[in-house]
Amino acid sequence: MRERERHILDAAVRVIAEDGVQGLRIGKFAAEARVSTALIYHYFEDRAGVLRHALEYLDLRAAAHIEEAVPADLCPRAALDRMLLVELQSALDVRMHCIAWGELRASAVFAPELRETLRSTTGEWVDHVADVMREVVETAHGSPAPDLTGAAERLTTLVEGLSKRWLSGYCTIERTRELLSGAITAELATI
Amino acid sequence: MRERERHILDAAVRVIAEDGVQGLRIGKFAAEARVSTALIYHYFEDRAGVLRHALEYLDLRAAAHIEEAVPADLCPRAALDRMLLVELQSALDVRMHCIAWGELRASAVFAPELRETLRSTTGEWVDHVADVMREVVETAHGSPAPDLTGAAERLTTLVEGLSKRWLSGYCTIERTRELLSGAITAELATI
DNA sequence: GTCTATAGGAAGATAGAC
DNA sequence: GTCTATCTTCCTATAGAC
Repeated sequence: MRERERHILDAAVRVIAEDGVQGLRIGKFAAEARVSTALIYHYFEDRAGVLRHALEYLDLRAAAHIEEAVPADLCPRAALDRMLLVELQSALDVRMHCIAWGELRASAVFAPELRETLRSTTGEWVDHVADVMREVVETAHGSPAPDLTGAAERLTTLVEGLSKRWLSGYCTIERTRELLSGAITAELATI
Repeated sequence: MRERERHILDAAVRVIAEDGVQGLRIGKFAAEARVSTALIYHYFEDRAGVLRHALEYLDLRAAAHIEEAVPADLCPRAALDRMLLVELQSALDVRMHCIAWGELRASAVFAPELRETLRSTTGEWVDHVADVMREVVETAHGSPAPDLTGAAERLTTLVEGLSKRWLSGYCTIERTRELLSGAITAELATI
């Protein structure tokens, strides 16, 4: 991916974070990227192409984001907290990313063509969380853990739900993070 | 509310469930309600008015929905299950309601004017769930329960998150319900 | 209250010069 | 690759008759 393309896709993510996927207007997007609308159509075939590329770009950044936030030498319990809490931060770029991810999820309700991307990304995230949970449990108990997919699905789903409540003004970021921490503890306690 | 208005608002909910809040087109909405666009503007001032009324109507129906699903003589544990699982059903009208509610939540990220309605409805729902949880705990333990607001917030949030995953094709309705049941059990176990 | 017809404007997409 | 200018379509909202 060229520098220019990344610059344009960053603008797309900003506009989506401001107006939503359905609210993305090519004109506003082009202005945000400081290029003409014609150039947008030169890079991406049409409006759907813009969304497709923007959401794939988001996907790429999400993986990098998690790896960056979780150093390899962290103990499993701390790593679990980190990887789940990393999306729930008030910093502007994290917040933007979070809004855009929520929009991707919401769009897939009406746009089946997005579902496959979403399914694989979500699946990888769930598996990753389940792996770390297994490490936590086996480190603590010293015995093999049962299947943790369900617990990992609940926790990752809770992250998505909490992010929407936070972003829609229902609770503060501190409260949101506190609720998630409580859920992690509750899930681990029942294993 | 007159019969005619309810009929029109039902059409609005159907269209929102099909295309989303931002995807609602007055023309399609009018056609769905089998009236002219002019009549839409006669009943609701403008497009924003349509959304406002549709979402308030949704709100009204949600409360009725829960009361209907939870008979007064049900034991607290069963009532808790019912009131949380009631939105997660594949029946077409429930599914529609669920999509529209998700859209309301998602819209509030970009439309601050919707947040107050959303906040009060959510708050009432959380309080209701917390009350029933208290009954469950006090029936089982025989001693006063601690504050359960956090647990109720997590469970209701999980319902919202799970509904989005279900509706976006990530998991089946059976799996979704199973995950929620698991979470209810986990939350109760840690009290 | 309800309709038909349409004004007026926004937005997606393209043509063609540089 | 990048722009300006514009075409066309679609959509909100209104005018005015019944």
